[in-house]
Amino acid sequence: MGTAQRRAREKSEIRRRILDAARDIVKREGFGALTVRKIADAIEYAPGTLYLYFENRDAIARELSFDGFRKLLDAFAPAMRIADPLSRLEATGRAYVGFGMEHPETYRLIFMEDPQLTTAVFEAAGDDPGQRAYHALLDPLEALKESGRLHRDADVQALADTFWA
Amino acid sequence: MGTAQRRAREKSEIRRRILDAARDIVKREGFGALTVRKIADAIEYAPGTLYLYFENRDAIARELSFDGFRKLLDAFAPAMRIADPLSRLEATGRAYVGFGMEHPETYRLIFMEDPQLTTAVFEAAGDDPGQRAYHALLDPLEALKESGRLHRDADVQALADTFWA
DNA sequence: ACCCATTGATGAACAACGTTCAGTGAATGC
DNA sequence: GCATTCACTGAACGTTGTTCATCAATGGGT
Repeated sequence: MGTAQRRAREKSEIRRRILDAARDIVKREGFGALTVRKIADAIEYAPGTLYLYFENRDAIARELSFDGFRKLLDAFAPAMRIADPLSRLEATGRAYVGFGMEHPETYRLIFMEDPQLTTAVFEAAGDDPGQRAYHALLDPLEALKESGRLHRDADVQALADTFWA
Repeated sequence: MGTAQRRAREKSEIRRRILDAARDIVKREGFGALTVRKIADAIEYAPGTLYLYFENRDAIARELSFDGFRKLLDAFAPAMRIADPLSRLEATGRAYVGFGMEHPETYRLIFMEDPQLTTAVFEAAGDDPGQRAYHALLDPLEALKESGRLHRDADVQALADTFWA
């Protein structure tokens, strides 16, 4: 009876442990040091076992990045409910900076360690968390532009990067 | 006598062939497929030989990226001589787009294939070509902002990314 | 209570990678 | 003509991601 449920619980439990171990490694040694064998070591499993839970190494990295974006999106949530575009932008920017201050490791994880994924966000189709977080910043700027309050040639993504740089 | 000069000439000739072969591979198969062995194959040398001309694989990739940025900077040059910030910005943006249209392979090479280097540009110290190209876009926007013609919260790097996305 | 099928985990093996280095053979300078 | 320098080789090392035959245990069906 309950065995199927227990199995499912164990399965996702191990997935979680894999991701936790992977996150640890990335935070400590950077994305480049994220190795299948190193993760396996950390959770005391054989390397091959990870492939029962993830398609490949990239799938793990992607999941890690998505988790980070989800966190970022959560941080944006309150700001995004503001109606006025200008205030919304300011609040979002503030949330952005705040997030960077409060979770520096996650911040690094998302934006500095795996550029492949960061740029993938800008091209990605669909509604992954990265895409949504990106639009959280983009959207109010475009609203401002359309309402004529921003110069027509003004650029939209720069705020984020200026803050961040 | 002249043998030393001939040697130097041959040496840089081979460097050039390595970079050409590398560029070909990146354009055809992407940065991920840029392999020391593949370059060596293309120029019909042994893998180890490349290490007589470059410190390592990354040095080759970096050089490739720098070359691309140099090209981009050349494309910016005329626009950057314009005094008025607004016109300068517009011309620079136009040059940027034009560059993307005219040299799509180089464009991809710089901005889409090796995100590691692309983001490195934003942090890099010193005056490498990438840094300078970046400032070519940033500078007029900041000038605009300071002169009060752009909204105080307006963002600076977004133009580039909007174009490019 | 037994058996067998399903399942999770293993770890050896493979191909490809970057990088190193003892050796080779030809060109160079005396 | 000889010794030395030089570019080059290619085998080798360690590490990577990934696969797969094998094993052990677990859990239902009889």
